[in-house]
Amino acid sequence: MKKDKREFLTEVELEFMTHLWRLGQGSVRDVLGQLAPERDLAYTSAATILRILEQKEFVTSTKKGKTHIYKPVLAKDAYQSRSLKALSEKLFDDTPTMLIARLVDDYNLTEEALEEIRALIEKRLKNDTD
Amino acid sequence: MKKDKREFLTEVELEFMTHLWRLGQGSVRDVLGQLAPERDLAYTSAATILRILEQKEFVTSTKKGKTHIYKPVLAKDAYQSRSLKALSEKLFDDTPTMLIARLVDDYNLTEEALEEIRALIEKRLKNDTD
DNA sequence: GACTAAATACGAAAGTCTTAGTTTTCCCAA
DNA sequence: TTGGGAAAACTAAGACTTTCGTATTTAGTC
Repeated sequence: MKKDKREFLTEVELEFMTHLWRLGQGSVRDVLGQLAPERDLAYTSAATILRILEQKEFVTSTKKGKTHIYKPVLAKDAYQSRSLKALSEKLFDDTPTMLIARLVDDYNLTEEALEEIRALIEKRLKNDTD
Repeated sequence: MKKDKREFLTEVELEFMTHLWRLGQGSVRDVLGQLAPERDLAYTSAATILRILEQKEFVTSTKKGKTHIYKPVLAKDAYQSRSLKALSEKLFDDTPTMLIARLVDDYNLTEEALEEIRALIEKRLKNDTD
């Protein structure tokens, strides 16, 4: 018996989902067309990956003529949240402050970026009574 | 021919590294002792995992008496950075601001936590001329 | 120097992931 | 209606991960 629910995408699955998120939806050929030319993946491989994504319920498909059109079930936002949560838990003791500290230390953020983040924090501080 | 360098830890490898990072170093039995009682992993399994970590050069070992003592090669900080960088690139278009925005939205950070982050940002803004 | 208990080394088995070849299905045009 | 071609379904091979059993080595001890 195979589990068809997995919480996280594999490397290749994420690659495909990224294209589907951008496109909104697409056929095997659509996604294949989005890959870099040097990727050079066989059509059948792409089809297999999308079939697996459907089996794992990350996408659904509808038939349009004889071709499947695949559509994400999970929004990119939601997957970002899920991934961040996991990383935070596994590697930062579920303490987002530590995570942000590391990020700010590592990236040489521009002044604009820093201001943007500050604005974001301040907006949160104002709405803290929610 | 097996590649012995891998950039990221697998699930179980991360579990073990987390304990080694906390302990500083340790033998098979030391790490095994750190696992939750319900984990119930055979001694040989733990030994195998540590051997693999050594093969992948995430740890080194020295002999103390007849037992190996394992020690992280890669600091936790460095691995945090590496992981965050990867996540940011793969899922946030390498735009840390987006990542932080998502994080701040998802977690209901306390006022203290938010202040802490703001302080951190402001410190960065001051040192921007580095 | 031989013995014993503990530790290590080896390797196998089951499951997953990635890739792609082969077979089957099915739309549609002549 | 039928045959050609495109798409989907099936299958498989090879690599990696996780787990553990068995065999071998080794550090001390008598």
